[in-house]
Amino acid sequence: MSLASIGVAMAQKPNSQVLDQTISIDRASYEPAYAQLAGILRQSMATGILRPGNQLPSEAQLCERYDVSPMTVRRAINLLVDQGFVVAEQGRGTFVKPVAMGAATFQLRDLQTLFNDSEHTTVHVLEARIVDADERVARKLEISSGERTIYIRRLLRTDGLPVLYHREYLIYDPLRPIVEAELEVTALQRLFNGTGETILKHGDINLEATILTDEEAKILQAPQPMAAFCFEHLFYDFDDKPISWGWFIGRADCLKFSTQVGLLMDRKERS
Amino acid sequence: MSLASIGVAMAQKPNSQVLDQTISIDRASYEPAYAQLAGILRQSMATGILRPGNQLPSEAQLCERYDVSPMTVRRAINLLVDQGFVVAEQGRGTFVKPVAMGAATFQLRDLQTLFNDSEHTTVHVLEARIVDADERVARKLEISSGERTIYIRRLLRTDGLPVLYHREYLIYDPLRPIVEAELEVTALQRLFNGTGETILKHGDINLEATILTDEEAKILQAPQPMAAFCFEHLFYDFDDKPISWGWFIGRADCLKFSTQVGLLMDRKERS
DNA sequence: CTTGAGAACTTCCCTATATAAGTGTATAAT
DNA sequence: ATTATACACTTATATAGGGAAGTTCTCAAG
Repeated sequence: MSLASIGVAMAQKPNSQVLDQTISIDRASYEPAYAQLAGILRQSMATGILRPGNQLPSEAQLCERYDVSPMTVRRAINLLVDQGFVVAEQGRGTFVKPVAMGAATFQLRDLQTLFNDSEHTTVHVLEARIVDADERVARKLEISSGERTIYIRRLLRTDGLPVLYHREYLIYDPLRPIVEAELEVTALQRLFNGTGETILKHGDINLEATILTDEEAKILQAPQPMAAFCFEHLFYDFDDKPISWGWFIGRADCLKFSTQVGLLMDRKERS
Repeated sequence: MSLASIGVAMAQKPNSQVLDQTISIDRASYEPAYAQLAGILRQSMATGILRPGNQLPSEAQLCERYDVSPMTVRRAINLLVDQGFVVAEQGRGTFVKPVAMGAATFQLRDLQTLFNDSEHTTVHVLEARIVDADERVARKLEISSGERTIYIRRLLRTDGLPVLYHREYLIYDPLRPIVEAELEVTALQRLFNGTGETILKHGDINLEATILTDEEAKILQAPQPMAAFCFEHLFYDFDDKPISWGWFIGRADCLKFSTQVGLLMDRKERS
């Protein structure tokens, strides 16, 4: 404990090595100055010149060293703060964050590629009919038990192989008759990448791990027993009324989520 | 198609309702002007005054309406861009993004709470010994087959109930003898929330769904068959050499990941 | 009537500078 | 010895203005 704190105290002193580097800002480059500076600082962290717990050179020091205005330094540091690499404390300094496994985030975007290349992906509607809501569905969609809902079952295939099984209950709206075309690819595509007109305001999504039921295994052509990912989703419109509740189910051996923590050097600059 | 594009075209005209509101920036407030402005714009989106596809008022308009400088408006909009609510296109305008399910991110942070309240959480080391690396381990840790590694098996309990089973292979470093205390709670705590001194630079994490093996089910006191989440992790030091490879396995009925897409009104302002 | 080039305009983007506010330390008074 | 104060140093916020990129309109040539 005491040893560790001494180590940190030593490391907290501003490291001037970053300033002694010969590289500087290329004013002719298309890459803005603040982005270049952020890159230099990230490079310093990646190479170990700046380590977790270390204090970055002060804004004034960076201004003088790289001959840019304080506002430019400010943006560069804000960028790193937003990206979660450093923390800035007013009156104290800016420090490099340690990597934490808890900071890992898994993006559903990985699945999105599946929907986008319509070359290999096809959507087949297995079933689409109007059903009366049972108590479970009614509670989720905040309607009365027995009211009409649209029940849809879809199967997504890539190169003919089934990958995702989708079941969904939709609010039945007499003013908005179901267009047959809506049931095909487009609806799911729009749901995922948000293209086109949308009436969704927000949604809740749960990720669970399950074992395929007999029906699911049969539809997904999977041997049993087979582990699976299940994405439960509940979407709301602009009046905060639920309009859709359903699940995506996919075989675990076809789906995998990867992520990285710490420093990625090919980060897109934006702020 | 043509109908939809007409609808979008109409909606794309700058919506002046945002400007006609009576509310304005409170200069006496502790909340900075840019954050207030960002809040006002988000509120407009949440209430439906600004809808997906709509164009925000131009920066100049916002300047005049709320009597702030261009740079302040700039920061507010940058904030919304970073948070993924709007997209800015140079020369065209800034537009409200539609909600996309693909934008959903699941945070491992939810697990972190488990490690933090040491009141109810205990870590028990089931096994810790030095083993020779087999080919699979050697390839992952980028060492020669047969080299020494530290193999650790841990069990995490909350309120006495087993929730996570952890297996890990560590590079054996003669210079860094294994302290018994390191094997207990602290090591995992630091791994997750990044407190204290760390030698980790970055790591890759995979999330998979599996079915518990006999051994795992027995240790986690789970009935069979039981679905489970599996987090495979591979960590690197500052020389980009692997130092640790392992898995966390947890019962699916004890773990669930939730997230939201679209507008959350209690967002922390920062930039 | 159609088409293409160019100017004018609107839009977001970037930098420079000044001022405020918080933190820690050294110093002086009690 | 303890407390209060002044100062140096940090990040945070705001203002002003110039520049770059895209869109739209105009107008002349084919």
